[in-house]
Amino acid sequence: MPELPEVETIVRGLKPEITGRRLTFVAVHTPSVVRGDARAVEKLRGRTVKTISRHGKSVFIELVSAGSPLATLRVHLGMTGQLLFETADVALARHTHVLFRFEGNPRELRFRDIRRFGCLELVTPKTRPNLGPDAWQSPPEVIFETLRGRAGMAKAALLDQTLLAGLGNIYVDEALFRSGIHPRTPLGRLPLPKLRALCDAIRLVLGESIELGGTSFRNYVDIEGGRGGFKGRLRVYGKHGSRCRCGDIIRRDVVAGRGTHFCPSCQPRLRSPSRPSARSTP
DNA sequence: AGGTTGACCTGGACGC
DNA sequence: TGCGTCCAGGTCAACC
Repeated sequence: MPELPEVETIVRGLKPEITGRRLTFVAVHTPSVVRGDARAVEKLRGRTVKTISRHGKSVFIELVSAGSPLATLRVHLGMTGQLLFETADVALARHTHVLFRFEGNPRELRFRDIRRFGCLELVTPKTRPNLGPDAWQSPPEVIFETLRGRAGMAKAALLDQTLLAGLGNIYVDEALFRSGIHPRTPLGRLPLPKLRALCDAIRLVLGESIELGGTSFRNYVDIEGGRGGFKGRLRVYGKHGSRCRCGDIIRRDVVAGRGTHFCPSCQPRLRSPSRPSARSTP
């Protein structure tokens, strides 16, 4: 599942391949993967890639054309989306939905998505999705202030892209484990040092994963079809039933509607708010 | 308003 | 072998 580190890896791979190049060919084979008018995407032909960037799990490709306003193509990979560079003679893999060719680049860019949760979309500043600050590129202080005092369970809040953009199920579970926070803890009740530890853990897991080219749990591959190396560093995600380093057994519960992996010993529930004890000093 | 559930979609795992 | 069922989860909508 492409989350922030996987999308970052893809964007880093795409930058030298397409930046400054003119789009010579666009073919949408599956119009339903395009939000809005699929023909508008095909009409990008002739434009030149000015920039390619990432915000959260979204890829943004800005294309310019003399005398026309800037066009911004947003690509979201959903759960099984892939952006692959292949020479045109390589047979199209099943579930390949959109093709792009660029002047001076012998390979073509293919958008493939088995489950079609991903999408392409032309966006304007007004129709850009409402995303919170990027979980990797934002200064730690911004992330701290973003999460501070928020209502709702930690798991749900960290998955909320309008709050903080980029984390998905894998990295939320890993960051909560590394900071010793139970997924059901209300964010607003975290002691500030604990919240600080959570922010540090988010940076730690994202940085480590980006360095290793992301996590290939099921379908994720980079633009060359290569797999990410972070899977071996996972400590709780997908490890329910096996033993944590502390000796306890890692559990899997459904929290905020998602499979959630945690160690009950390393991530204890917060005690109920202290209230006067009936049995205190006589 | 926080929380849960279902829909979307397909492949893979599992049980009979 | 082959069929039915369930599960995975990013995001959105509908509901309690």
